[in-house]
Amino acid sequence: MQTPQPKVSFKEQMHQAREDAILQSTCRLLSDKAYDAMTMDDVAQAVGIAKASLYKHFCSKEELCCAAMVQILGRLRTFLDSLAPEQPPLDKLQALVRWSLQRLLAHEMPLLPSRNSSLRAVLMANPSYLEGLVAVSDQVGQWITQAQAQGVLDPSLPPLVVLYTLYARACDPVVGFLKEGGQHSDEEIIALVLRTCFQGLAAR
Amino acid sequence: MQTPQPKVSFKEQMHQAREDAILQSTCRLLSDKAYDAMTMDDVAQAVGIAKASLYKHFCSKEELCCAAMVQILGRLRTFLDSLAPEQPPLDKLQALVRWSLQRLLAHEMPLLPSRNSSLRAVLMANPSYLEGLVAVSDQVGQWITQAQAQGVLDPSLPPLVVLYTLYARACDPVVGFLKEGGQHSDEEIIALVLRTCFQGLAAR
DNA sequence: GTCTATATGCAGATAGAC
DNA sequence: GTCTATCTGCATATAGAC
Repeated sequence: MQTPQPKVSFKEQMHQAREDAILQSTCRLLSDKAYDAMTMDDVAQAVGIAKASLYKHFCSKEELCCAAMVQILGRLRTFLDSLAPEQPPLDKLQALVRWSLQRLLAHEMPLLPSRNSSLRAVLMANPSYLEGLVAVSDQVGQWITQAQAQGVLDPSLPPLVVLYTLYARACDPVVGFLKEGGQHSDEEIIALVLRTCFQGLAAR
Repeated sequence: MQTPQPKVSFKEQMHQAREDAILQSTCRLLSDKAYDAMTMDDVAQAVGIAKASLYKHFCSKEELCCAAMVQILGRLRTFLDSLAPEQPPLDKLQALVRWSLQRLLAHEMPLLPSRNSSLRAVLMANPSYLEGLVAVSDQVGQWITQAQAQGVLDPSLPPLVVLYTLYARACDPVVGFLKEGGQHSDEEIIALVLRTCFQGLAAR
């Protein structure tokens, strides 16, 4: 008898699966429209449940979107942890941006909160999100200083500037522009954006 | 008697001045919050007039915001036209980004419509805005190909990628992040963002 | 053209049956 | 927990006096 609470566990699993579906739909919607423009009706319709049911899982729109962003952040941390320790730090930084761009192209990640997003204020007031953000920033910050010490990343740039730049490029709107143009494959777009980010526009 | 219609002209001037004030307030507000989050009440309060008066000048929120963006675009074109013809094209491109970043820091320019902004759809349906955007893009496109021909701008990058990247950097959220940090002056921030844009993050 | 007051519609959130 | 139906508030836009 190795199933002490089979029924409870099953229900919990269903519950969790439903919540994951809600979060996934939320992420998709947030990647297409701004936080203010996304409605709870949109989410309910995308998931295929009634709006009231949504509120049984998440007590407010703010909480729902925070949870979605926290989930994304968790996936990012999992990815960062999966990188081989012996990999050069610069490669890890590029892998970080590449991962984000892939999510962006797959419509799995909201274009992140720049200053004029009301979602940003909500997130910055959310302890779970902040905690995750700090953890990622610490990790990435280490790689930045290591890459600078190796001389492969411009050592004259303040690490914080590099960090912010990486975050900004991780949701670079150029990706969307190029995708709309339809001239390039997803992989080409990622390669181009990575190149402009790390090599710059000027000739070398 | 060189004043044929003095009274009409004066009234027109007042009218124009009032509209300019409205547009300026709109730009300021749009630089702080997203299109969807900005309300006509915000604008009315910022200008110091009643909301109904606003609708005497602009018949809808969409039209108002379009007019604000068209105004910005006009100023950009004026600036671009003012650049000395003998200036190297790469310098002109940098001047373009610098000008935008200055506006951004002065809260005079909305963080531009990336894909997830509902304002973007509105703008793309507006002939005046599109016309201005095409004119600027043609001008900038010429400079890009010239700079590539001179070998100072990476010739292996598709010109459209460079163009989109310049547009994206012109409202780089990194500016806001660094400004919030309070560690750098406005000029330092501009210099840093320009450097990451043209020189990249990797060491040279 | 400017105002106060109001109409209209929509979105966040809730009530209550099942 | 899920649903339908509803409450509430707010934002766009308008009416109508001055």
